[in-house]
Amino acid sequence: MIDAQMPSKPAKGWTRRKQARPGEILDAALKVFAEKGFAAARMDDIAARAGVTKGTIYLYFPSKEEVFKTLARESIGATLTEVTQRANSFEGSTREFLTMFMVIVGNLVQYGDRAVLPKIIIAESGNFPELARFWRKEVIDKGMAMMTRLIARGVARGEVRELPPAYVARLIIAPFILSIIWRTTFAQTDDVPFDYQKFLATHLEVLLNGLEPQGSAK
Amino acid sequence: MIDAQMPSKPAKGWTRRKQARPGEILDAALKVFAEKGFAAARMDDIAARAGVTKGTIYLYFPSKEEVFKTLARESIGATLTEVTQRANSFEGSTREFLTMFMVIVGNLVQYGDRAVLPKIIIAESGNFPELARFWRKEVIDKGMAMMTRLIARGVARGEVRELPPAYVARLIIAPFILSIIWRTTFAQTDDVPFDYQKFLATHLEVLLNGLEPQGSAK
Amino acid sequence: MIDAQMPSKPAKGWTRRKQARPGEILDAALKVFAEKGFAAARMDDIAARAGVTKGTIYLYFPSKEEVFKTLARESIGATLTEVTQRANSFEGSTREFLTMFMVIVGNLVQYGDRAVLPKIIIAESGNFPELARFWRKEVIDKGMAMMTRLIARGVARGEVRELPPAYVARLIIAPFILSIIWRTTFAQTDDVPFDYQKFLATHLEVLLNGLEPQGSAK
Amino acid sequence: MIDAQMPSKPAKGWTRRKQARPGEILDAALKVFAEKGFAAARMDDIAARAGVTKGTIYLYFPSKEEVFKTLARESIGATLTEVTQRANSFEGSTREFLTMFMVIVGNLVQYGDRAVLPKIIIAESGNFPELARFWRKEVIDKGMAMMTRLIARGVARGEVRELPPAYVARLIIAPFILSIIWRTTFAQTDDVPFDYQKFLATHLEVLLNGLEPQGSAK
DNA sequence: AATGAATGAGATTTCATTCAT
DNA sequence: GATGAATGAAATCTCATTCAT
Repeated sequence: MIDAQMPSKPAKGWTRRKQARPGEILDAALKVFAEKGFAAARMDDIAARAGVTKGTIYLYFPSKEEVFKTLARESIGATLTEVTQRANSFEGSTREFLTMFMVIVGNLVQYGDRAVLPKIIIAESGNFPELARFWRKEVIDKGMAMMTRLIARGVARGEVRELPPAYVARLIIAPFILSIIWRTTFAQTDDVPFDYQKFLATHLEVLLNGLEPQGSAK
Repeated sequence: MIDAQMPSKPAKGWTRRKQARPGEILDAALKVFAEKGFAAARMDDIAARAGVTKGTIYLYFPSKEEVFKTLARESIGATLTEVTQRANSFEGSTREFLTMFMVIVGNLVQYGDRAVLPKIIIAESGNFPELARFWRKEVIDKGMAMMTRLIARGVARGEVRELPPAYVARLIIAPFILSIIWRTTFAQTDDVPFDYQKFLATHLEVLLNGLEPQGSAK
Repeated sequence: MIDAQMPSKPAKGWTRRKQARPGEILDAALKVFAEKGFAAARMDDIAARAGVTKGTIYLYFPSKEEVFKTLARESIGATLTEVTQRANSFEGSTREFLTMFMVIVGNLVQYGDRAVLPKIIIAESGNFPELARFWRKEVIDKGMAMMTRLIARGVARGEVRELPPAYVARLIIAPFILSIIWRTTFAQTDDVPFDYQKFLATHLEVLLNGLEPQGSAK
Repeated sequence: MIDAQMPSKPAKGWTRRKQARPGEILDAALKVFAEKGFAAARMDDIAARAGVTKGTIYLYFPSKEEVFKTLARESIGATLTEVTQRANSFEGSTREFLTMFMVIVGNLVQYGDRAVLPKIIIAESGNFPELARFWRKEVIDKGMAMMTRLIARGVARGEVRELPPAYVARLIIAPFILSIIWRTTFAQTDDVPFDYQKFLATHLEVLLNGLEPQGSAK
């Protein structure tokens, strides 16, 4: 469910229902937009999946575009903030951090319902440049800054080989992007299911090894 | 230019034009579809960019969908085949291969006009599942098989650490995917331009180091 | 009004409207198709005549073709069935039957709104061969069978001269066809209006006389 | 072939060809219009059937509409004039005339390539009211006048029963119309082929008998 | 608050017509 | 004279949006 819409006080009966509506609609929209893209998604599709009728959506959102933008803007907030905060307050070694990161983010990538969002943003960046900018600023830049800081600290501490931290940060992220794309695009065509755990474990091993400072003992 | 459209005979006047038209249209379509996605792309947009009018497209393609499918199907052929063949006949060390691969594919990713295709496929896989299957089979599986084979050989030769080759193959590819996404989605919002060379150089260093067999001398 | 559309339950408000809509649309379509033919009829024309807009038609019919086919298939049912049943249960003399037939069918031809249907079918048989087959089977063959049976009985009873009943049946029908064509094609160019009653009275007289067995007294 | 287009002097080589072109196009158009109607007929269809390309038609006719009108106006001329003249100079009995008429017109109906014209006129009268008027005046009224005159003479001579000659004329024509409609609309769905000869023979017998003056000996 | 019938702008597609070759 | 590539007006059809119930 979409976080921003979580009613703070769990009202009951159809009042609860009423308050939950926008969230239900956004949940439905997330799936439909991920599957078809913005233009090909029909309000009827979204409505049907949310268990309401087309008209109802307009009680909560002024337009299809606004549903889309709300979705793209609001539904990563909580997760990102949480992960970033955890990372920023992390005091252990780079190795420990990366190990933890693989597990946490790996889970989000594999099971999280918001993992389809990047695909949506990628697909629609041409039609909604302001969204691309928003994501760039609010999600990517923030995430990158956090990761870059950690790598830079690792380098400073002598835990990580001398490499440009910003690009190392992207190297760390890249396999997660690939996993998301795989899950949202090709997973259904798999004969043997893709093993995200194994993939990320391999990623971790290569990474830890690869980042190890030159000349350090094995 | 689209490979399949190379006219075998020079021909003159509008005969030459006629032979070139499908290719021109596909070139235009590639850009428009990459920018807007299938549904939001208007035939008028494609026509305008190809320097013709709407009606002309229908002289060469029966429908918008067919333009799209032709594009998705035909326009990776040559490049992929070439890269794969080069790779398969490569006899040097894994390290040499990877170094070469970074340069060649890095250039395609950074400057090639067909680099937008993966984005198109990702965005439209929901609406054209048969295309997703086609790409899976013809592009991804073939590329993966080639890379997996090379890594496996590296392991056998003792050049590469014992790791599952299929997943290592994906690790090698992931930063290229990220680069393509960056180029087609966020590059225009960059203040400091993204340095693909530097990124891939970092990738290469981490990779070579990370894949080095355990216990080997540094 | 189209028979199949009679709403079984009265219902109220726009529910009543909704039930009536398909019938209203078909009524409008009948007139437009009769006037312009299938290809030249515009959905806007039909919509305007039905008092709705283009889009509304698509709430009830998936395509222009389907409007046309529904029309051609459904809107003779009731009338034909009724006439056929009356004819089949008729016990009087052939002379009495023919007299009655002239009056009843003459009225349909002259005043009925479904009289334009044959013209539509004739005009579009080339574009909708399946409709020609449908009409052949469901309307013409049934009507012919009924009439042929009656004439054959007349022959058997000695009321009708020895002639091939199937062709006599067509002779009986021919002037009705001519009347329909006249009404739908040339009537507006008449200075002196065509007198259908008089025409069919003449038909009846020639027919009764012409069918009289040879050598019977006058 | 269309009569008006017959070149008066049989030129030879491609000059002959050039002169024959309009006629060939009209012949092709006749068939296509009969099959599909005006709106659904494509210039490409007509061109293909005439063995030329679309552009060529425009060398001889300014528009599709003009092809159609030329066709509808010019291609009954000769036949009608001939039949009418023969009829007007006919001096024999009404019975003899009708017998002859059945044979001559029956042949045209059954085998003539211009028999499809009435169907075309019927189908397009709504879209080309001026054509309906033209046909009404030039074809129907002339034919009717001729026939009516003959019947009136028959009545005056005591060969025909006292009946309104104009309506008797139509009774005579009606089965021919039905035959034409059958041939152009339903003939291809026939299991047992329709026997036009037998039908018209039956028509003749009923007619001759039915028109016989009351009280005349059998 | 919710519905769903109705609207109409906007897209794809067709094809008569033009015109350079 | 003939061609056929190109055009663009006009039609069908879709679907976001409105609004009476």
